[in-house]
Amino acid sequence: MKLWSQYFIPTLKESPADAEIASHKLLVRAGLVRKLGGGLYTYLPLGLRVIQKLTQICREELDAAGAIELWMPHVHPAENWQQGPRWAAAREIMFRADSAGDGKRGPREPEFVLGPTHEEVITPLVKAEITSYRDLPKNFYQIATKFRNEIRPRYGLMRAREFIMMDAYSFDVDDNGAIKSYHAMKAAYESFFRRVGAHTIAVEADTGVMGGSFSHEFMVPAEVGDADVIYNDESGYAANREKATSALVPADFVDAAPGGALEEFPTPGVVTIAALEAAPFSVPAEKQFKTLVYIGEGKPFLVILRGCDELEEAKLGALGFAVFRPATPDEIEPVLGAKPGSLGAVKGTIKNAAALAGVFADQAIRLVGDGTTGANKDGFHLRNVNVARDLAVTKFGDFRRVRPGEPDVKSGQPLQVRRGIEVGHIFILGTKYAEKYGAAYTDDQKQSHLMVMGCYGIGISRTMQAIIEHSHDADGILWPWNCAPFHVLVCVLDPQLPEAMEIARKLAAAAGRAGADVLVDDRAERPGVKFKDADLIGIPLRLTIGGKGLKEGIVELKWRAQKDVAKVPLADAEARVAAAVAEAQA
RNA sequence: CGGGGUGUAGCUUAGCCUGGUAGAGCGCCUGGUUUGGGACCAGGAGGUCGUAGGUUCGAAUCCUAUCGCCCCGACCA
Repeated sequence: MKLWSQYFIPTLKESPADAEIASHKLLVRAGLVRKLGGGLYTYLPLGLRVIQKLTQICREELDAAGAIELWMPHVHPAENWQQGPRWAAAREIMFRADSAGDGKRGPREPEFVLGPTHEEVITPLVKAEITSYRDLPKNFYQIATKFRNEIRPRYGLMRAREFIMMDAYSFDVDDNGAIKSYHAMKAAYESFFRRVGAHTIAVEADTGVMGGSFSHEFMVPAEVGDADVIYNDESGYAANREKATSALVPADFVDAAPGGALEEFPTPGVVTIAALEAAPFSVPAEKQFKTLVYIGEGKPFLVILRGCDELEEAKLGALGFAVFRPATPDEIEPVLGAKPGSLGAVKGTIKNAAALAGVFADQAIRLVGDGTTGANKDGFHLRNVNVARDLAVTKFGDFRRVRPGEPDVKSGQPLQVRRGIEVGHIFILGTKYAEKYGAAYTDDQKQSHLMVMGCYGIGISRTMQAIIEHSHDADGILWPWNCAPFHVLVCVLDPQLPEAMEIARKLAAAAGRAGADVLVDDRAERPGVKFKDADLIGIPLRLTIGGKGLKEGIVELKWRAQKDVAKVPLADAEARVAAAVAEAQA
């Protein structure tokens, strides 16, 4: 039991100017957090209590799933990362953790970095400590602070530079073992999110090395989410926009036969899809090819899409380049022979085809049949470009961004889109890290094999905010019972009356015995202030004890989420409170 | 990092365009009246106007630079 007057809950009437969304405003107004700097927050006592509830439930679920808790350093030798597969890609978002020095030394490679995640630490550990199949599988986790120098911290805890995350890493003898570990974690996640009252949906995400459906993100639907979920309720299909596909090209689709010979025609000044759509050319975007040039690990490659489609850049990850970026016009011209706006991938028109690392085409271009594309000659395009006959495609794939309304791959029903907050992610990593760090084991035939890894994350602090985002009203937060900072608020309107405080203590004790965490508002404030604060901080069950009620011999019992107030005779109050707590816990 | 904003008391802000004594509300302190949904009266404390240069007789206000913060884009739990 805590007395409000002796605790620390700095509530605010007004929202801070830098808070944009409801959950961010409420985090600050309800006295859960305070900002230190961009993306850096102090967890005040109330906020910390919520975090502790979440971590405890998370721990229970993971332990039940067979995962083992440990604790790793957050200052990592940069060397660990330099040995790993993603130093080049990850260093941008990593904090360096060297001596602050005197600022006089010039730039140099960092000696230490702050951990944004821990594959680079856990894998060498497991390599050193586990060498036999007898010691596998293992799944290690920690619940700890993570550091990412976010390019743009945003929305309070939603995207912070320092945040609290559960991260787990599974090690198995083979793919089947990894899949088993994966499903155990998926079940643990579902149980965790259900228990804490976060209504998540599991959506398919980028699967990386394994393919299939071995990556899921857990999303809390919310307008302010920063990820798009493409879904169809009937078929149950749900995928991150970066991953989502549609049945745009029927499985039995047969490419059209060439309709005519290639023909070059002048298009002075035409450098956009839209300009080619307009008169006098009047080529619909669906009949155009869009040719994009990227640089992957130093080498240029082409991506071809329909003129009407957008590239989903994340899908280029499937091509296997560690780092890639759009090419600049200066880089494009020497390779293709023209400036952007007149580019194409037709055989024989590419100035220096040998320089290309590949020509990757979205499968939807097959629908185009005979289309129009740049001639790799400024001011000229080609028509009657037939995919099969004229394009030198290295590999077809799925590179376009899905649009709502397209047919679902499962049911053919139209896809829909909604926004969500990503609060968890599970992923089978394969042997990518095991290979780099030499994490191998010996099987019962004395053969050595690489371990197959999985990694799993839950954004604990983000989950706290996501819960607020979908569980609040105009007056404040509505905490789900299991993650509420306190379960019961005993609101004493006349704390100067010894009788009132005595009853408050009695009821608080009764609630406590029933298993509730109790906060007693004993402040010498006016009732209005107390009620407003009570609604703001959102404790699920409120008991009100006031001079008026005491004269009638009653106390009031009110659920934060409901309007009605129950008047309970003093004699029954302890039993009623205990029953209410028991009911809420069930 | 690109684009757009913004910085005035613990919080929310007016004043800036058109240079001339820094204002309000909330919160805080004192006293009084109040007391079931953010009370009222009286008094009070609290501000290098983000920072550094510049223009000017004079700068919160105009100019330059710089830093912080917020929003839009690429990244992620």
